[in-house]
Amino acid sequence: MPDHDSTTLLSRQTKRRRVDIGVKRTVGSVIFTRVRDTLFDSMNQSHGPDQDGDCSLVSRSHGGSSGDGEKSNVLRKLLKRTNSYEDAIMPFPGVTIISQLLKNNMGKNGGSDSGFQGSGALSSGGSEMQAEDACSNSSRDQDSPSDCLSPGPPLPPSFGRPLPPSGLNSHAPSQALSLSSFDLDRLSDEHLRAKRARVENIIRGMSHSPLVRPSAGDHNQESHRHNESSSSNSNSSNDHRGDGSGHNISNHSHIRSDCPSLMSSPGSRAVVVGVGVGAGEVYRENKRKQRLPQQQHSFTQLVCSRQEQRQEERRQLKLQLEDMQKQLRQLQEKFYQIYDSETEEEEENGESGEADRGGEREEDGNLSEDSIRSDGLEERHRARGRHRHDELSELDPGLFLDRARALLREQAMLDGEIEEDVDGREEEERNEERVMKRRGAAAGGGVGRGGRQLAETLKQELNCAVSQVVDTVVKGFSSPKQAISHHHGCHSSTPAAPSSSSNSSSSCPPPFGPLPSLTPPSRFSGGALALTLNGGGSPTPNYHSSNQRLHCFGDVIVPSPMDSFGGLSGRLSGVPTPNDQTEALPLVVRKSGGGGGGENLHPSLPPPPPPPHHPSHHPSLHPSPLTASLGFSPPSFRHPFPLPLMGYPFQSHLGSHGGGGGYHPGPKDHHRSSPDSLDMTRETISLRTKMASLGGGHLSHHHHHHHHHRQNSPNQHGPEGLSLALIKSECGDLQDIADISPYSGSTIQEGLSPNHLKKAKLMFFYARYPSSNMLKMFFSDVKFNRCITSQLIKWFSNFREFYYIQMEKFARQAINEGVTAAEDMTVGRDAELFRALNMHYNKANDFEVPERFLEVSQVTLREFFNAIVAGKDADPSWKKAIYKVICKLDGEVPDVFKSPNCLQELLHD
DNA sequence: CCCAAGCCTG
DNA sequence: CAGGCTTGGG
Repeated sequence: MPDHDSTTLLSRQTKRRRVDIGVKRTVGSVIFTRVRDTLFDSMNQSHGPDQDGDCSLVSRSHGGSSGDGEKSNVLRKLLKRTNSYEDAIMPFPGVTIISQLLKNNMGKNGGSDSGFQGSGALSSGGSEMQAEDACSNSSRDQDSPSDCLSPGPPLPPSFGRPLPPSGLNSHAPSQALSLSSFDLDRLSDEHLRAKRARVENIIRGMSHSPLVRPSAGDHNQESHRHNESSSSNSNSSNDHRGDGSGHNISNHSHIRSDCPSLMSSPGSRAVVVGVGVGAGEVYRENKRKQRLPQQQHSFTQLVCSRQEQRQEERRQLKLQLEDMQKQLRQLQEKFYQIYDSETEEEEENGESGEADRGGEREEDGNLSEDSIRSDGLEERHRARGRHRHDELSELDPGLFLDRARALLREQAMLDGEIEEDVDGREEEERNEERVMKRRGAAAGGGVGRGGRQLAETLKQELNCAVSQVVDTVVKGFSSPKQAISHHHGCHSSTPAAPSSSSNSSSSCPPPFGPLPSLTPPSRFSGGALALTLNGGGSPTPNYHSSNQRLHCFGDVIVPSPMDSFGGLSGRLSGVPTPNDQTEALPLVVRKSGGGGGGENLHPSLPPPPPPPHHPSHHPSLHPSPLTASLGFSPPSFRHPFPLPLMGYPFQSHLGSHGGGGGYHPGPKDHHRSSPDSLDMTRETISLRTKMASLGGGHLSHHHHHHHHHRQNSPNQHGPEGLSLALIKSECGDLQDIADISPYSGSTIQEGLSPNHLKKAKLMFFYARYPSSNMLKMFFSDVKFNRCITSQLIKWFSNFREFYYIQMEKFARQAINEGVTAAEDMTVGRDAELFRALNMHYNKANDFEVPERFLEVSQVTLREFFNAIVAGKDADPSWKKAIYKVICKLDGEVPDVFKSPNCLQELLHD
């Protein structure tokens, strides 16, 4: 009984006071933290040092648990991708590959990991949502954390069949192969076809197994997907069990793979398995494990065949890659050749810059040499590749593309069409760029006549080639639906995006998804942008794609105003529309006509500027929602993450990071199903996600150049913040919100920063009793939920508290000093009272306190004085009368405060 | 019952 | 400044 009582009480309290909730949760928080640490440790261990903190869930889970070993060594070598890369690729072939191609170089430069996460997240999106639901359900049934961890497969009904909706899931190897083969076809090579045929045969042979479908022949995505899922599963699980074993398993794994980000278990395979199974059927982990071996036995043959197939596929892929590389090289060489000739011309003409080019030229010379004889190109390429192994030898698709890109760009430069639109991609192709730039410079100077023509021709050729390649690849990877016919513009980047976005958006509710989302943009941005170059030159396409991808978590990452406001704010907290009178306007009696009372009482005081309290500004109108959205990722609950979490750095020019941290699995994500129960899984995952986001994922801030809204800097909050957020996430009935918008939690800023506090204090000079609507309007860069609202209200409550305390204090002091008439008291800027107040609300004294505030202060002081003199202070609630008076004196807060950047503006004035 | 305000405390 | 607790309005 006692327990029961306590529990009841607890819950009751929780319900009653959202504020209080935090406390209760605190206990849990510790636990969570521990868990988190543990998980992290395990994750780190499993993943190894090589992971640069980007913690892609995907990579972890795969890398750690699935030995990978044989998996795709070939592929890996071919692609020269990092471990994480490799791992990641499996789950989301389409996206991954493309991205790989596009940004392979990026990886070399270091930030590649994040990209995968992103893709993972994206792809996982759809399933995640389901998974989460399932998880919640399952969690109830089963206490075991593992169950929880695994976002159980949501689709009990569709158990045995592939989920069409989640189109994302295409699993790598097979699909990649098929795709690549496709490319090859297009690209030419007959021998490849032959190989492909073989593969197809194999696949057909395998088709016996329910899972395996003869997809190889047709390039139908769906069929591929199925195959992939099975194959990928087996790969990841390291045991090449036949897929035929069970639809169940395959499906599960499929799902799981889709949402690696969600549950990337720290690498324990058991966990992974559990995850996959966990959902619908409530299968037990153990059972599953047992089952696996059996399956293996029965399908040994199948497995073998599969392996063989895979190898074949790898070979094919390899061949394809080589092919593509060759082509690219050819183009490149042609290009070089042209330019070399041009350069020579220049030199001949006595152009300057010879010294610089000297080194370059040699290299170029080599290239051109090779290029001249296309026949021997392949050989030469290889040889050369070895020399410059870092790039070419590896058959790095990304490099390939990059080069092509560079070439194109150069071309564009020649034509004078190019600009520096390609942000952030510079790094990717440093080497190339250097050369290119020099060339470009040189060429630019001397080009002119014939060179122009050549350039034109070359440009066209390059464009076509590149576009073709890209298209092919993209096509292969993207689902058939999203017919990718971007041939024209060479906007190859776009194609991929839609697919992911559509998928993710449709069904993805990745509670934890948000994190991964961060990466995708970055990853794509790099590649996408680069490709875009020649097309229109404007990064826009890329951006869009990113947005689309992120769509799912869009709120979080994508700084699009629409998302921020319309999507989340609107729904969640209700945008401060004029009508939105959600909150109680307690003292704030905005009496419409009856200002009389107040005026009468204080004739001396100029009638408060008609308190147009409800400016009815829509946040959406807000100038820079983007900024706002980018900012914080702090937890929204007031208790836990008060100041510490808040990223001070409005101004931190984290530039690149700008969007990065932004996500949080907001509180809503969790506890919707199990508020009280410790949802280890979710918590953990969220934490991980958050961590990951913190560590690695950054948007590919294409924009960082232009938007310097440095309002918020997310990444400030350390893990602590995260944990806190998770813990306290409960905060009231956010569940509802969560249900509405799963990832919403991560939207705009989820927390109030010190700067917000400062702003609030300054606002206090104008309004002592701001309505919550007003607060919403003026803190439009914050995602308003109850907690935030409460916190803001609390802030003002505290401000008032201090204010009134001072008033009373000085009133009494005056009385003690013998003041007899309230009118004798005045409050000027030099008054003690004012200084005290200014000290608290405007400590730095960098803000000019409005005159109005002095007046109000004076009125307040006199009110207190009179009340005290009248002996009203005997009444316990004697102050309330004063409050009522004062609340009417609120003035209008300048619109400047509505800007997220108002602090800067205000303080600089 | 929910919510906001207010008071008190740390 | 935030948490806890209480009160009062809706």
